[in-house]
Amino acid sequence: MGLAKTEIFTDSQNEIATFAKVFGHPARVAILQYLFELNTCVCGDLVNEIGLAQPTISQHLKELKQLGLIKGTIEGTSVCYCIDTDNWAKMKRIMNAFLDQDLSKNDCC
Amino acid sequence: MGLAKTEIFTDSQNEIATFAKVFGHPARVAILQYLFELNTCVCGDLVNEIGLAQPTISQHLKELKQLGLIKGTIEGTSVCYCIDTDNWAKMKRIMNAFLDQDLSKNDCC
DNA sequence: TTTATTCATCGTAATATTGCAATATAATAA
DNA sequence: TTATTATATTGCAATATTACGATGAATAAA
Repeated sequence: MGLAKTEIFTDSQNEIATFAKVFGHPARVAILQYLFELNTCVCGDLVNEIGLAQPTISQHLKELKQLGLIKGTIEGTSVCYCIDTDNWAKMKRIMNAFLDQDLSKNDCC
Repeated sequence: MGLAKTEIFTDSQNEIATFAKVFGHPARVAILQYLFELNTCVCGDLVNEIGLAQPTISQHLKELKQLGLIKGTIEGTSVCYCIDTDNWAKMKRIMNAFLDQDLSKNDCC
């Protein structure tokens, strides 16, 4: 089917999966790491930095933007993309709550 | 194409994406949360707990096992699945290094 | 041995994802 | 106005993912 049955899971579970999914492609990981390194940046830099075609980068940027993790401001003919620090912090709290589950009582096997 | 160009990214970027990808489905999030809650568990419990067919759960468990995040020990006709705490801790370090990137210098927009 | 029980695997249909060429759009420069 | 530059969108081919029925394999119970 290729279609996840999201309706049978909690909002929290779906939210974690949605954030994780966007990190589930190395191009988006690379884009985010590059944005963290720089203060200023444009899409064109990313096309040169990462070896993917311009439409492909644009598509990955769109997905990151839809989740609110990055924001883009138009500057002339180019677009300045950067991390949305507030939303990044919110996402981090959600992901950490999932990753930091208690390991101590897990000793059955 | 549906095929990620992993060869143009670093091992670290691919590793992060691989871990993130496995968390990118709510069923696998739900399975892991359930395994964290319990000390003992079998696949059958998961089929009842989560509303997916037994082959589907088995498939998701396989993906988690391939990444080393869970391990399963055969107990008679059933299988006891649980978190692999060592590998979970390793994964957490890798994901946290990615999530905890420095936000302070990011102030261009 | 026969019969359940439990889980894994196979095969397959439906849908999603990835990547890019071609093209559109929008702002600036000449 | 007419380029030029930078990014977005469209359309599509190749591949991946999700879900599940059918079936297989292994153990336990009768």
